[in-house]
Amino acid sequence: MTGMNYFNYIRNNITEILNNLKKTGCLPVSVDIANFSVEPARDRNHGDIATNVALALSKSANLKPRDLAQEIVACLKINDEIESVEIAGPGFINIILKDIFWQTRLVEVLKNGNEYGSIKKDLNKLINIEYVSANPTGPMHVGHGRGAVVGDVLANLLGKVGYRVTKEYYINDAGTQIDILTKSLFFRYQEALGLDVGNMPEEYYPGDYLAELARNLAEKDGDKWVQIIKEEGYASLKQVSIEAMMELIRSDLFSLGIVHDVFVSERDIVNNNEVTEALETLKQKGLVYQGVLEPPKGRRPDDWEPRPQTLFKATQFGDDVDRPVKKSDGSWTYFATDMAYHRDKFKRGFKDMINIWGADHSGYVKRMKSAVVALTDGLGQLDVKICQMVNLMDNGKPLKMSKRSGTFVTLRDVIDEVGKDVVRFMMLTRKNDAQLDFDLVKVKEQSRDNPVFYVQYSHARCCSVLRNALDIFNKSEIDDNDLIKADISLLTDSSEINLIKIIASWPQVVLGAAESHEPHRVAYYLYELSSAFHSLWSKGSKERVSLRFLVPKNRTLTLARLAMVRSLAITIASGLEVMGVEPLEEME
RNA sequence: GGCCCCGUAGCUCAGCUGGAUAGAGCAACAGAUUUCUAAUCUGUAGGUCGCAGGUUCGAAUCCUGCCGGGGUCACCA
Repeated sequence: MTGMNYFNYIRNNITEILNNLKKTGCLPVSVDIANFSVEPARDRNHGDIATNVALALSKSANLKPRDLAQEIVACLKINDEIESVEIAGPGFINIILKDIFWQTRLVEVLKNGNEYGSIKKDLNKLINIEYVSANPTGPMHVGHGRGAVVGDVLANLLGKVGYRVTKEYYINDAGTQIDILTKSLFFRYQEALGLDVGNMPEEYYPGDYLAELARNLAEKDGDKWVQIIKEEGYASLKQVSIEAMMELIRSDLFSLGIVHDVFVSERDIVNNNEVTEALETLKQKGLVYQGVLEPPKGRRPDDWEPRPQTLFKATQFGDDVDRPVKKSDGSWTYFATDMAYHRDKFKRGFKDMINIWGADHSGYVKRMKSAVVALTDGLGQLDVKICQMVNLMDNGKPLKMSKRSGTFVTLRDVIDEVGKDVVRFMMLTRKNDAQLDFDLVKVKEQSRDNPVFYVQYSHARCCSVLRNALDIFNKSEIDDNDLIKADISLLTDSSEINLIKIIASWPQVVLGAAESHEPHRVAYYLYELSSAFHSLWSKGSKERVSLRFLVPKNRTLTLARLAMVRSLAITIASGLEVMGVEPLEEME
């Protein structure tokens, strides 16, 4: 890893001590020493690091927690990077590291630049992340945008911690919605040709984007599609409309800075017989049968009737009911093709899969997970992240949206209004499973309660200091290689050490966010980091002028502080890079 | 009615997979501006972590049951 994960460092230290204690007989050999935590102390006053190792192991070691802690503490004191160790409460061990330990972290940052916090690629760690997968029936809306950002940033995070990531988009191009899309397009096309087709049927897609596409088609091809459809049906026009819609979506995604590696078509899955194969696999396992489902309890749909169906035994894997795989007209259900699709992912070598879905799909999670377990004999691992709704607001008031009334705000509208970076950052200011308010006015405010601005501003301030440093130094005296050699032991003020500690925790934040699949943690981390910096800045600007970064009379001290400021800028930029947000060097 | 998510300060939300006295921002109140960009900072006040049980050395966190809000519910995708 580029940059030390200091919790792991201490953990390894303790593990070593425990093994030694086993050798000397202080600790029974049978004790499992894997399960204990090494974490930041909740209260800073308790120290930099706290571990519950003595509490966690006392029972199986048959020792009192504080006695065991005593033994461990005695050994920890030998580590000369540790300032002090003490036992607290029922048996916690609190560790304070020496300033020089923290100061040295800056060297790591400067050495690694934007790679700070990254872990070397492990070619065997494959992971597939499927996100967006919006139906190709129109432009993306803001809800899609959230899933897009969450997925994309999670992909970046996983890449940063060493995974070989494949970013994937599943094109739902096989269902009835596409038929409606095609008919809607044909309707508009006939209109564009000046033919009298009456009013548009209720179920058709009314959007302007289709009318526009139809006009282009009429201009380019004349009336040739009327003939084609009469003779051959909708197949080739369907192809045209899917391609056009995907182009629209790709361009929406591109304006958010998102480019998928792989697009998989549902029709290809069906045409390649993969659904049949997947179902055959399940049949052989005895997981498919003909049966009649109970009606949904409580609220029975009007048109419900008992009907024999081909069912997958999802209940055997924790789902609530068994799930149909065939429609009454004999074609596959969406679930059936989706099963085949996930089997396809697994066959391509992905044991680890992540799907990012919208809130409206939450009822679908259990069956999909069941299917993955069934199809891969439990070897495949699927995690589904559900993104809750985005409530668009206009200065505190909810924005009423309706496709029909034309007040519908697309993702593209929002990006045009506030910019890609703001959209990306804001989408991560809540955890994915909580609803998110997106206020078009507030995100443009330049104040502390706008996190995008607040973080950008701290980066700009760093850059400002480095620019002003050119009054004291030549450019060639303060590049990163020079700053590495600065006497960082001069950074001793508690505000400085505090800032450095937060900088030093970036590698853990990256790893934690990646492993728990929680990209929002990056946004919160950057906010905290920025706050520590603004605080130090203000201290220097008035209370104690001695804390200013630039001290013209003391070049050595200034260099040390520049090393810190530069490290901070690198860390913020590195975090923003993960989020896909451009760091600003100057703000007006 | 079943399932999924949410419920933490007046408001908007964090809480690092079970740790110690539960944290930020906004709003309120009191301060700091001849600046390395005050677009910022410092302080005060504010809580029965929805309710009730359970698990254990220890629960906002895990389990069960309620209450409230949102989403979803065979042959749509």
